[in-house]
Amino acid sequence: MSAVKQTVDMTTLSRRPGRPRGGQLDISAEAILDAAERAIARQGASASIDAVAAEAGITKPIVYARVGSRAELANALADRLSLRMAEAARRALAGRNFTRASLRDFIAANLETVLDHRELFLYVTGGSTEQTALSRLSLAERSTAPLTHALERWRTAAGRDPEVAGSWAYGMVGMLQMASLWVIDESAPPAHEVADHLAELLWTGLAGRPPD
Amino acid sequence: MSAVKQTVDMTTLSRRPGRPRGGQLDISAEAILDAAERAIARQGASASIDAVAAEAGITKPIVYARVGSRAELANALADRLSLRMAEAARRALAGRNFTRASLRDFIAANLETVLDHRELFLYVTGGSTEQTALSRLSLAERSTAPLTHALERWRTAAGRDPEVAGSWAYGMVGMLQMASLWVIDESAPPAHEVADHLAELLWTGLAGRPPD
DNA sequence: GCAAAAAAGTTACCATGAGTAAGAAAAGGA
DNA sequence: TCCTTTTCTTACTCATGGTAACTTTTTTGC
Repeated sequence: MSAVKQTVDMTTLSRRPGRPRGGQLDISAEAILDAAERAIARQGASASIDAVAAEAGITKPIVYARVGSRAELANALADRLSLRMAEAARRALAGRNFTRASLRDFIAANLETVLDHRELFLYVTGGSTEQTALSRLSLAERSTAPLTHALERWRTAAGRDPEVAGSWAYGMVGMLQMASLWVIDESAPPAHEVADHLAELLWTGLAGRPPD
Repeated sequence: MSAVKQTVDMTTLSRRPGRPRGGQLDISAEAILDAAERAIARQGASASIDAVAAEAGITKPIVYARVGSRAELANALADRLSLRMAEAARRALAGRNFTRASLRDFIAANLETVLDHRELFLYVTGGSTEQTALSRLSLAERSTAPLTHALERWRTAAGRDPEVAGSWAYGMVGMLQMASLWVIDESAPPAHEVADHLAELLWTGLAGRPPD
């Protein structure tokens, strides 16, 4: 080890290891999630943790320190995605009554949001084997929880049994996820058509009579 | 195809490498899939290819030669699982008309089948990131394809637009998959209740009127 | 003021698992 | 008999999630 201080300036490109000057790195968990979204959008759903770290300009252990394991990263990204979906749905429904048309627009808003975040959706819904079950379910729960409550209120107000709300919420979210996958894969009709079909199914049901 | 076959020689537990005595190993792709199911049932959805090979009494490259990559293995297992689900559904519906009660039993039969093959379902639906999209979709297609045709016939017979069949099939399969995940996770009500709720949703729809 | 402790990074590593290349023994044909 | 082909096993490579070890700066106690 040289006793003489190094005069070469390595500041910008590659510092030697050690605590950074000026205290803590100014990179928050949110900034890492931003970087993760960019990395996933560019490299696809198979982007690695290293790729995320590189995109954020840091290294892997920092990702673990700030965000956690890969599953927790996917979880945090799922939060963001479902927030965006809820926001899009809110915009689509703003101030309207709950009708078949608004149900169709709710579904369409969800499908469009997924189309806008193709790879992110695949990253978030496509965990890796073992803990995927809980992971996929916890993603779903971000949507089912509020939906369950809404359905419970709606059923109660209509004087009907609210017990069905949970099953309906999980069922509808599963329906939306599969439809998203289908639409993303480009083997499906345009999103707005799929939305219209599903709205018919959910609104009037299989046994529904023609709308006259 | 060799004329001479032998059963797996379990006597020599650790043979040196080389061509086995007596021609080709008598282990078919089907036998490997059987072993894969056993390994997955025992070790869970995270069972490795090595574990599958060990369960079959062979080694990894044979799995690749007979069945293919992990994705193809999952695909073949998905075939088996959807066959079993279709069979259970057929038994539940045998000779009955299409009513809300038979729809409920159809859903229940599917949920019960998944419950009977918990880890296999997770293995098959939980691919790993990248090609998961196509994988999950191709699993779904095993169910959606016949369902689409059935719905098309049904709608046509009822004098209604059959265009909705594709969307409805994907939607219903997605609904079933998510409900299965929920039921598997044991945070859901009993399967028969969930089946009844979903049947109500699908049969009469959100806007459905009380059954008097 | 200054040495020791704490903090906060990076590098280098480990473990696992998918997929493949290389090598060994038996079978078959000249 | 000997060379070629077949068909396996062993042994490897490579990618990736996750962690340990090490290095530098800051902070704190005396």
